[in-house]
Amino acid sequence: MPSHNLTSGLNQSQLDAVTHQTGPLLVLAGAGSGKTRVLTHRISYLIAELGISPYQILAITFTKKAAQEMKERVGALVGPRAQTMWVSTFHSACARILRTKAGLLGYDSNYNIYDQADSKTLTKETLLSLGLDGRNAGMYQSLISRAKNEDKDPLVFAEELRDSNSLVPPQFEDAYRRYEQLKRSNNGMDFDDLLCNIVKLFEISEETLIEYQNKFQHVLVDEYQDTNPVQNKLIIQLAKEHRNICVVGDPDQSIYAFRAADIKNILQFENNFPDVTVIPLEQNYRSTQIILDAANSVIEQNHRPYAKNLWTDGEMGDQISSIQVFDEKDEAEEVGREIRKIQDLQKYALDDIAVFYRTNAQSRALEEVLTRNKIHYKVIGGLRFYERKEIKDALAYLNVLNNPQDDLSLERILNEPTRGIGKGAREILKKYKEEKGFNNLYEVLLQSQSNENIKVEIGGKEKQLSAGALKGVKKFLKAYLSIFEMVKHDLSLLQSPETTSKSLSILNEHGYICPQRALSHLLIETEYLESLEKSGDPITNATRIENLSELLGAADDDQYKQDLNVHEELSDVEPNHMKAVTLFLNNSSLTDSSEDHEGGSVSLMTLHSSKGLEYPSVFIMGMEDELFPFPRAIFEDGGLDEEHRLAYVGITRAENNLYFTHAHKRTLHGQTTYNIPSRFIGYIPERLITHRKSRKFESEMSSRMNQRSNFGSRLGGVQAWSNSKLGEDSDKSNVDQIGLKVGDNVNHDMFGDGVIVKLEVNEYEAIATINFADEGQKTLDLSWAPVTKI
DNA sequence: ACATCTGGCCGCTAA
DNA sequence: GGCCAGATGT
Ligand SMILES: Nc1ncnc2c1ncn2[C@@H]1O[C@H](COP(=O)(O)OP(=O)(O)OP(=O)(O)O)[C@@H](O)[C@H]1O
Repeated sequence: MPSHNLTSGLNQSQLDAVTHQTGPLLVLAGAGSGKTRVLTHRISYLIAELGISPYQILAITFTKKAAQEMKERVGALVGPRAQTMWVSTFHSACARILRTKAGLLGYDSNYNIYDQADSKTLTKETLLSLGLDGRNAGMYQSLISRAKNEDKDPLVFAEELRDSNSLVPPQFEDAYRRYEQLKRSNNGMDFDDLLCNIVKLFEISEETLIEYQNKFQHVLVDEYQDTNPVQNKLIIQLAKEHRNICVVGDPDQSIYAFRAADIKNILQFENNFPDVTVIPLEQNYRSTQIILDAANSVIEQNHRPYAKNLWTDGEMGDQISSIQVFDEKDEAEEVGREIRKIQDLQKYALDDIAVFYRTNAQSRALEEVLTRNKIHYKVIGGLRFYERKEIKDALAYLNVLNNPQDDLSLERILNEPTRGIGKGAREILKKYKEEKGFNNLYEVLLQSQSNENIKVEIGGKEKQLSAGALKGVKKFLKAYLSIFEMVKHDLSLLQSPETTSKSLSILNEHGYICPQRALSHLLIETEYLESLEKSGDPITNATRIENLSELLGAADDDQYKQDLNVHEELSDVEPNHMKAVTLFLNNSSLTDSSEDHEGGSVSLMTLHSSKGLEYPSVFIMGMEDELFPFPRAIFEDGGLDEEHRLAYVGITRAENNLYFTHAHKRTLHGQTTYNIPSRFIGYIPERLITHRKSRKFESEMSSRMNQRSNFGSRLGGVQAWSNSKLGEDSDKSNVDQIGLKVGDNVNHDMFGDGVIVKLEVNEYEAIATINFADEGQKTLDLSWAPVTKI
């Protein structure tokens, strides 16, 4: 491999980082400075120039998609051998190691992975079994998760919280223990366990630790600013001997504190690796000067002793366009119109355009408009494919096949579709399990089909499964038992050498159960598909069935053959027909899939999901002070700083054009608020922005002003205000001119008496936050709202 | 004993 | 808009 490929297109600092030989390396650099490019080239350099085997490299990215891309890019530089590299997220890498080593921790290697929703369900079950209110499951679950990600024992964590006067329910300890116990007996691991269990494994088994330290001669991590303590510990474990650790990141882009990410991991990297070489990158290759200046003016709000000056030799570029719109519908329309304009001018392809927002709920309005206008789009993140109900149901069916100990998955689908196994029946089955010492519900189901009656005493009464429930169980089990019949049958066929995979009913030629065949068998035999078609709204059903066929497509084991070979370390001693199924499930639970539209599409995503990406044209919606910064963040410790970083991330995704939209009025969570533009817009120097208002906003406002001259006279001075488009011709403060100020007591026709706590006036509006005695805090437009001074 | 429907409650960001 | 508990219907 000629080396100029590896080192061309790099500046001197980048080159230094790429060709750094051994020992710890930290690339600490701002947005768009080529950190990811350095990582990709460095990996290629290690392989092509230093003769490191791809198999000895572990590269960690933030998302699966980023991993995919990195693999492709390295593949383009060094050829197909890149395929054997481990490039994945922390979670995927841990899951992969645990597939072979779970036994050392007392798990089966075909353990199932629980996502957050599963964990919450299990937590809820835990709480109910302890006689507690199941509605608090979310809070318990997030405490447990938080502790694990902070690399703390949840029991210790709870004590610490109580010591610092935080409220932790007294039953937390019991609930946590029981949760762990249930999880263990299901042979399941939650997302956080994937990380913790690896750290634990490396602690209890020096042999395993050494094995992986030796295997991964080079460890590289992207987006290090968003690692949490347990991930940091894992990196230290792996790299502390050979110290070939390269991490890259930008402290100003740390936006996952809610997931326990800790900026200290990157800022204090030196503490763990004292001989680290630190290479800063200061040239930005992505954005125009204007965009870069805007980003800097936002991030400068933070205290950043580590700050470096990021520069570009690119052009000034276009000004940022800030559009004031009337409400969220108007906002969507306006963004749609601008996208149309870009298309009409053939300025960019749809693929070059992205729209970001603070919360997932904001995408809906835009999706409707884009669909109506036939502008293709894809939502990145959001309700993920693998989080949809029908997909989770289908995977639960496979989970039970893969690991029948998994009561959580079993319970999910035992009565889905309904087959007469209701709450009462489930209670009987569970009680029976406990009393007779069965390991899992699946065994109880099997037992129920023998002659023995399933009888238990509940509340002093003898109860047994109803005939209907029994029949339902039978049908349910038949779907599974018939799979084992088919396996037996196929195995006998496999004895004969002329058997082809075509004549097999469920196995593939390697003797693995084909996930696709198994899944479609289960969905048909259990009448899941049939009942889905019949139930509810036909449009939803059609998409659900479409989703399921997509899942089935992904479960085609052709796609897994390659993986089955790559994962040679998965090869167990005993024959395991489930290998392909296990692998499929493993991939599914950790995947962030999203389909592509040919002909291009606009990308819609949260600001969080935008990290690491870049687009020539970027829209940021909802630039309002009631939304971004997110109000709750303002009260959290360091919350506002993190919002600044989030804005910084969003702005720096843009290459050439950046648009902000902010709505005067927004209905979110069924509550209507009146908003002022985000303070973030205010941080950006005026010379970088052009402001305009949507037509809808203009027309709504002028019709209100007309009405106001009739009805609005209750407010002192409002008459003068409406007659003279205030703010343009006056040096008198607007606040004076409506005759109200912060601290004034007012009365509202509906909300009663209150006091103004915040007031912002411009030429069109007077947005006030009023603390009402009875109704709490509300934000209103005083130029419109029925408010009088008292 | 189950299934289905309705109204109240709650809502950020995510592997 | 989605989830859940409780009421109502079979
Ligand atoms: N030396 C270079 N010459 C030209 N273009 C470069 C150079 N280095 C990087 N780039 C380009 O700059 C852009 C940003 O690079 P990259 O995504 O690697 O930056 P980053 O530091 O990871 O950004 P961020 O942290 O904002 O995600 C990419 O389009 C990349 O191709």
